[in-house]
Amino acid sequence: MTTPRRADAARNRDRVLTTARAAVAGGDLSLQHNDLARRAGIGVGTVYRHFPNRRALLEALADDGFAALLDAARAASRHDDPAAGVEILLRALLTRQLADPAFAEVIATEPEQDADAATTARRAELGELAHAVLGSARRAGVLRTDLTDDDLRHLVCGTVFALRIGDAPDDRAGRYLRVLLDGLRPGGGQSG
Amino acid sequence: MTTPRRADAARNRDRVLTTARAAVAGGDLSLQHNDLARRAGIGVGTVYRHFPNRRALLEALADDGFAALLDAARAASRHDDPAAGVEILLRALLTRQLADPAFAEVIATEPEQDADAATTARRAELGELAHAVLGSARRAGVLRTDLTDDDLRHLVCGTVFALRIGDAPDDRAGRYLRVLLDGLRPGGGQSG
Amino acid sequence: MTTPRRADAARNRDRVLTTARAAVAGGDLSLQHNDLARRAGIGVGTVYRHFPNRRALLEALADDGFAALLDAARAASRHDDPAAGVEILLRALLTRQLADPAFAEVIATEPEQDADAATTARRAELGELAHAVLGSARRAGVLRTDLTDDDLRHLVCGTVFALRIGDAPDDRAGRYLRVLLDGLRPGGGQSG
Amino acid sequence: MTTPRRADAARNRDRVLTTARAAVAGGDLSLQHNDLARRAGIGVGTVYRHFPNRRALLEALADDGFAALLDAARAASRHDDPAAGVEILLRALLTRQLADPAFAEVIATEPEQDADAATTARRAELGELAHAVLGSARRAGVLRTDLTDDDLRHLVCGTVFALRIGDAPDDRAGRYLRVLLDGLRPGGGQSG
DNA sequence: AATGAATGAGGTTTCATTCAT
DNA sequence: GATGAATGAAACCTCATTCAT
Repeated sequence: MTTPRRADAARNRDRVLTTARAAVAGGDLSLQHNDLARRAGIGVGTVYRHFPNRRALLEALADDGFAALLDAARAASRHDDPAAGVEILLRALLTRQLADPAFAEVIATEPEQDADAATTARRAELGELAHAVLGSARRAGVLRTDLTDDDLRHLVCGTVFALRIGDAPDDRAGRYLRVLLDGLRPGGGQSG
Repeated sequence: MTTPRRADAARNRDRVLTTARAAVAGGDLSLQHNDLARRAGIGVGTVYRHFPNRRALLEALADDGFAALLDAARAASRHDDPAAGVEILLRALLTRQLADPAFAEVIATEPEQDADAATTARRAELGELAHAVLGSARRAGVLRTDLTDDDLRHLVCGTVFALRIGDAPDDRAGRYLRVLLDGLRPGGGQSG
Repeated sequence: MTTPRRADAARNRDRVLTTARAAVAGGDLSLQHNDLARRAGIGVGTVYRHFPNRRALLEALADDGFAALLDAARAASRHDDPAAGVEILLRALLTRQLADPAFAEVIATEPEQDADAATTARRAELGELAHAVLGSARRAGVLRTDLTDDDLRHLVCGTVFALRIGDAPDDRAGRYLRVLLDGLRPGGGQSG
Repeated sequence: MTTPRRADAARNRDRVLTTARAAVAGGDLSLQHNDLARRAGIGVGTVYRHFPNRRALLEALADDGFAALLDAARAASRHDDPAAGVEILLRALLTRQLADPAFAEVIATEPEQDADAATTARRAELGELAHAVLGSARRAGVLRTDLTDDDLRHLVCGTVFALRIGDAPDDRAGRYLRVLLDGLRPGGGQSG
C-alpha cells in the first residue's frame, strides 16, 4: 500500500506483483516468497520486505478487484431500479472473484484477518456503497430482509466456490447467479 | 473400506479414524500422518499402511456421511411430495457437510479424485437415488430444469462454503438453505 | 541349507528362492524380504524364517554357482595341460559370476562374512580343487608365482566388475579374460 | 563446482566436503545428508542446497582426483617411451582410486550418470589426454589394439575392485597392476 | 510353521523465515 | 535497501525387523 520512496524499490515491488499475478493466473495461489523471488529475478529478502507474509501480498493483488468493485457499486447505486442495482452489484462481485482468485480469497474473509489497514478501509468503503444499494432494494421490497449485507457477500462467495468445483465454468456462472438472485427475492418460503 | 483381518489391525485403524475425527472436530483438517500417529499412540508406518495418503483417510472419514446421506436420499425418494423430497435431500446434504468437514471436502470434489473405488461407488449410489428425487421434482415442475444433478451438488457445497465464512453458524444455515431452495424453483428469471 | 521337515516349509523356501532368482535376473539385487514375500505370495515372517538376512538368501542363491564351479574345477584338474586347467577354471569363475550376480557377490567376499557354514564349506572344497589346479600350473611354470590363490580369485572378481561397468557386455568378457590370462603368465615385468 | 559468493556459503560448502571426506576416509561411502549436516554442525537444508543429491557430492569430492589424474596424464604424454606413458597413466588411475573411493566411484561410471556438467567436462579432458597416450602406445606396438580407451579404464577399475576385496592392501596393488600391464601388451593369446 | 500388521528409527525433502553480506 | 545463503523444524515416506495372531 505505502509507496516505496526509492525508484528501484518501487520497481521491485511491481515485479513481485506482476510475477504473483502471473502465478495466480496460472492457477497457483500458493504465493511462496522464495518462488516469486526466483521468478521475479530478485532476492527473497526483498519480497519479504515488501510483503511480510502471504496475506499482505494477497491483499495487494486484491486491490484492483476492490477498485473495480467500487466502480460497480457506484454504478449500482446510481441506478433507478433497486433490483437492477442489486443484480449489478452481485454480478460484479461474482465476476471479479472469478477473474481474480486473489481477490476472491480476500473478500471471502472477515476484516479481522486483514494484514493491511488499507484493505480494511477499502472493505469499509465498499461496504457503505453496498449498504446503500441493498438498503434501497430492501425498502423497495425486492430483496429479502432476513439477510444482512454480509450474508449476501457470503452467499456470493459460496456461489464462486460452487463454480470452482468441477470442470471449467461454461455458462454455469450465469445460471448459478440466477439461482441466487431468484432466491434473494422476498416471497419465498420461511427460513428455518 | 476393507476391514483388516487381524484384531489389532482393526483396532489401530479405528484409533487412527477416531483420532482423525477428533482432529477434524477440533478444526484441523490437515490430517498429517505423523501427527495422527503420535496422538493415536501408534507408529507412523501403521497409519501409512491403513491410509496411504490424506485423501484415503479423508474418504474413510467421509464414509459415515455417505451412509447418512444415502438414508436421507432414500427417505426423500419415498416422499409423495417431490418438492419435499428435494428439500429433504438438499437439507441433508447441507447438514451432513456442516457436521463433518471431511465429508464436505470429499463431496465437493469430483469422482476422478477418489483414492478409493469404494468412495466412487458410494458416490454413484447416492447419485442414482438423488437423480430419482430430482428427476421427479423436475417432472413435477417444482425444480428448475436448467440445472444438472451436479449443479445442485455444487450449489449446496457453495452454500456450505458461504456458511463457513465469518462467525460460527447460528441460524444462518436455515436462511441460506431457504435462499437456495427458493432460487431452485422454476419461474424465476432467465439464466445468463 | 538345512532342508525343512514339513513339505509346505520346503515349498515356501523354494518359492522365495525362485522369486529371488527372478528378481536378480531382472537386475534387482536388493533382495528385500518384504518385497520377495509379496511377490512370492507368502508372509514376510516366512521369508525371515528361512533366510534371517539378505546374506543368507544370497548364499542360498549362490549354491548353484558353487556346484557349477566345483564341476569346472574338477574338469580342470583332470586336464593334462596345466595352462588349460587354469584357463578352464578362471573362465568358469568369470562366466558363473556374469550369469549369476548373487554368486558373484558371495564369491567376492571372504569366508568370514559367510552367514551359513555350508557356504564356507563349499568355499573350502572349491579352494582345495583350485589349489591343485593352480599349484600344478605354478610348478609347470605357466602361472606367475607371486600371486596366491586368493589373488587370482580377486583378479577374476575384478574382471567381472570391469565387465559390469558400461554397456551390456558384447565380446568384452572374452577380451578381458584374455588380458587377465596373458597377465598371469610368468615372464612379465617385476611387480612393484 | 561453482564457488559460492558469500563467505559463509563457501565455508559451509567446505565444511560439508571436509566432513564427507572424513567419512569416506573412515570407510563410509553412504554420504547421507542428515548425517553430514549433523557432523558438520550445519543445517540439513544447507547440505542439500550445496549438493542436491549424493552423486553431486560425490563428484565434488572426486574433483581432486580428476585434477591429479590430469597431471599424471600430462606427464605421461610428455614421456618419450610410450610404454612408460601407459604405465604412468594407469598407475595413477589405480593409485588415485585407492586413495579416494569417491573418485573411484565416479570414474567407474559412465558420463551419462554425471550430475554436474563440470564432471563430464573433466572426464572429456582426461579422455583426450589419455587417448593421446594410449594411441601412441598402440602405434608403437606396446599396447594391445583390441581394447578401447574405455576398456582400459574399466580394467583398471576392475583392478581397484580386486584390491578392495579381502584384507587391507599390502603390496597387492603393485602386483595386480603388474598383471594388468603384462596382460595389456600385444603378443598374448587371441581374445575370445 | 506361517502370516502380515505393526513398529519407529531414520532417510529425504520442503518451506517459511532469518540474517550475513 | 537488496541479496540469497543458511537455518532447522517438520512433513513425508521407506524399510528392516519384530511380534501378535
